[in-house]
Amino acid sequence: METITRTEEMLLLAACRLGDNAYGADIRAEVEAVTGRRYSVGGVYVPLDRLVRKGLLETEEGAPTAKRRGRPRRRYRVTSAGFAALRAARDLHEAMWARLPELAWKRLGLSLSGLGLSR
Amino acid sequence: METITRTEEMLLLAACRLGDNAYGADIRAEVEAVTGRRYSVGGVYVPLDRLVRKGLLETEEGAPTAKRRGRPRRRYRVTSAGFAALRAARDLHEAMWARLPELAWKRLGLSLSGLGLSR
DNA sequence: CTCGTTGCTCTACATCGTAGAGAAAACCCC
DNA sequence: GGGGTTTTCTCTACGATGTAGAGCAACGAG
Repeated sequence: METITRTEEMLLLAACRLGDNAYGADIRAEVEAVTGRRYSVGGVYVPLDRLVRKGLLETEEGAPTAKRRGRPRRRYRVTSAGFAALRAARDLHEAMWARLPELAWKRLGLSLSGLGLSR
Repeated sequence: METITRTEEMLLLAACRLGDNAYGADIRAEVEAVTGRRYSVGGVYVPLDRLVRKGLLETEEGAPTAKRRGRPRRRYRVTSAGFAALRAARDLHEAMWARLPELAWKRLGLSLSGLGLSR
C-alpha cells in the first residue's frame, strides 16, 4: 500500500474527529485549529478530492433538509481503506521514531520517560 | 516554521539513528529497512540535498583515512534546526491524533490503552 | 427577483517525490 | 602505472502533491 502524505493523514484524521459532521468547510476549520496555520480553500479541497479518487474517503451531497443559508455542504466519510491507510501511517511513524539513540532524545528536548512509543 | 514532509522526517530520523555513520548509502539502507520499500538512489539524495539547502542537515566529504574501495562517502549530520523541525513534526503528529472518538480507534484496530499519545 | 451568505469547483503554478543513467574516486592486481 | 572492479554520488527529467485564490452555484430572507 502506498503511504499517504502528511496532508492526507491530517485530512483523514480531521474527518475522523468530526464524525458525521465532516463537511468540507468544517474539515478546513479543524485542520487550521490543529496546525495553527491558515489553509486556503484549494489547499483543502484539492487533497480531499484526491482522497476520494483513491477510495480513502467517500462523499455525498449535503443534507436536503438543512435549514440554513448558502450552498449545500458536501459530507465526507472515511472508508475502510482510509482507516487502513491511517493505521499504516501510524505504524510507519512508530517504526521511524523507534530506536533513536538517547543523545537524539536530548537534542529533541524530550525525556526518555513517557515518550509514547508503545502500543 | 514550515512543516517538513514525511520523507524529510524519515531521512532526518535515519540520520539521527545512524549518528556518526550517517552516510548517504547507509541512510538509504536504513530507510529501506524501516519502510520495507525500495528507494531509488535519487529518491534519497534529492531530498537529502534539499534538507541541506534548508539548513536541516549539514554535510561534509567522506573521511580521508578510510581504507575501502569506491568513491568517498558523504557524511550527513542533523543540525539544530533539523532537530527543531523533527520536534515540531512530532508535536504536530500528536496534535493530529489526539481527541479521536473511540469509534475511530476501534475502526483502526487499536485499543484505547497504551496508545502512546502521552508525553 | 434581487441580495447577502455560504461553501464549493476549477485552474494555474510551486514544490516535492521518484527513477535510473552514468560519472567520480578509491582500491586491487598484474 | 593503468585497466578493471567496486562503491557512492551527481544530474536531469518527469510525475505527483501542495498551495492559492478567483469566481460561481445554491440557498434563505426580504
